[in-house]
Amino acid sequence: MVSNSENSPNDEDVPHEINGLRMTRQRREVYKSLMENRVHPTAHDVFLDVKDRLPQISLATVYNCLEALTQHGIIRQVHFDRESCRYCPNLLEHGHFHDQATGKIHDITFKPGVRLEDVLDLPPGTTVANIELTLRGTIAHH
Amino acid sequence: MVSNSENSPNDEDVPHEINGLRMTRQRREVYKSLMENRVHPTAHDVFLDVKDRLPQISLATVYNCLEALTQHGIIRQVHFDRESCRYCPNLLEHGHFHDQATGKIHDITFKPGVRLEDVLDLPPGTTVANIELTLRGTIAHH
DNA sequence: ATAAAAATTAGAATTATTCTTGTTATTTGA
DNA sequence: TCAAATAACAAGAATAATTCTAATTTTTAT
Repeated sequence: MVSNSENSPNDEDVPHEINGLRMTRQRREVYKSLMENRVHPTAHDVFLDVKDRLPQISLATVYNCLEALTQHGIIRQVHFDRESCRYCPNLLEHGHFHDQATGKIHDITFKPGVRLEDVLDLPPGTTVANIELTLRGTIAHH
Repeated sequence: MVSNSENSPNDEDVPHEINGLRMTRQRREVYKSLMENRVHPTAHDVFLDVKDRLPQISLATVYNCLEALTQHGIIRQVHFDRESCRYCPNLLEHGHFHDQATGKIHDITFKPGVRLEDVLDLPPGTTVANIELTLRGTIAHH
């Protein structure tokens, strides 16, 4: 069993707590993995990556960490149809474009000054907790 | 085994072919179910509904029909996180609002004159094949 | 009418995710 | 500081939506 006891000094680049969520060794590595490879990985992708540093981590723990980070508003889930969930540490309001040719996912921002809720016809009294905007298509390279 | 042979006259309210897709008895009933109960049902919901009229229909067939209708641009899929796929016969550009209090799903339109692609900062050369906009939240009733 | 193609059915298989149980780590407070 | 309580973790089983397979039925084309 691998030591999970004291945080080592070089973990100091992620604080001990974010948004009230205790940053354990596993959560820290999961979060760092997302921050460092901004490729919208699946839970399994994160699992494989983090395993290099915490060889004993389980996939269930990666799911737990991703869920905890999501619940505390530290990261976001991204969905394309019913494919595996992907995760994104970019908290700014944005959408995602799935390039059908390359499989890559790009963050899509709004034109300056545009807020999505301003262009939608929402029923009166609506409080929006969460927005997800996903597009699919291709990008022509001249 | 139930007769699947000749279409009866009262099936005439849906044409024999839509967008190049042959309207078989099963596809017709699946499509009619979606058109008549615009509640964004899951495949299983549709299965239960259509079963009243075609008692021998299988869930796999409902999935096949929904997929065929989707591929031919006759209906659309709607996704909320990784919940069961839902289906929508409204082909106008619109989003979906999931009311977390009631569980109901409402179509969300854009304010007049707004086209989603106009307010997004898309990379040059982008061709968008498909857009999905899903929101979650609550609606306050005064 | 017959052969070929397409659609359907039932049930098995797949797969992402969640759950359960036992263990380990961390926090609390005497 | 130490013991109890709480939280997090690991491993593998369970779940559930969807897809696949193989056999049958229906439709189309000849």
